[in-house]
Amino acid sequence: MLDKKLVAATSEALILSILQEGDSYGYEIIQRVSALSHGELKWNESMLYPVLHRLENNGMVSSYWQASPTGRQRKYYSVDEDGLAELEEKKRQWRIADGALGSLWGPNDEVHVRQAKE
Amino acid sequence: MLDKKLVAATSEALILSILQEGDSYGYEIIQRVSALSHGELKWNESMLYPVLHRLENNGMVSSYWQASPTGRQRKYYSVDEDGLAELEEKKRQWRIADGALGSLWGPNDEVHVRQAKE
DNA sequence: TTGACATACCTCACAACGCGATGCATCGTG
DNA sequence: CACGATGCATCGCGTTGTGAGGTATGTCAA
Repeated sequence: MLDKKLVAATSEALILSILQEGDSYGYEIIQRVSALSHGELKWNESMLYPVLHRLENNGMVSSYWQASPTGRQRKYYSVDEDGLAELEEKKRQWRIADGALGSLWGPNDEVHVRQAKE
Repeated sequence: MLDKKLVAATSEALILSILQEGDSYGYEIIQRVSALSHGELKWNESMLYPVLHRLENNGMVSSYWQASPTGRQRKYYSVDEDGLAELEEKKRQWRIADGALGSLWGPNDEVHVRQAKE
């Protein structure tokens, strides 16, 4: 399992990225994340739903109910414009953090070298 | 400024990595982090010291007082064996998270190819 | 029919943690 | 002497993951 804090730091970015590929709903997102991390990230509903609601309250995503082929009701989410902007900002921040760690870890062979200044 | 959650997720790994390069003390660590992130991470003492104390209580690092050339007392920290093991674990987790995000963001070859921001 | 299990949504209570505010002390410099 | 830089530390607030709990519907085999 991943550390709690790392989960917190990646949850919104993961959700927004997944929704960017197409609308989805809670249960599916959980499984998608599990697959993406090769089973290392096991999200549970009690962390996902609050995040989803928070994103919605902040205008990052919108939701709508729609029935699945089996008849079950699902609450689908889609990214809004603000959500996409937020995602870009999160990507930027992730790269900064990754760069800082990378410069301490790797023998920075061609990878993290770029002095991305401008 | 980086998001609070991302700060939380990287603080211990950054500290352990910095200490791995040589013993250091609070004030210096804060500046080192700022430099590593090109000024994007502005840690303050009220987040660093609790983390340092936590790491010490958990047996990850040890501390000792030593006077600086100017005479001021400094509390130096050094990594313990458990701290190094913990660092390795944190590296592993970071790579998993980075891998998951990477597979959603970029073509995962070339590592984060900085696709020219148009 | 019954029971187990996957699917699908949600909330509450608790603990952990960043961080602004605050405090104390020393050193160098003008 | 005043002031900023250095150097350590704690308190209280708000945010957040998460175990535990709740509700409801679909499939499938016994």
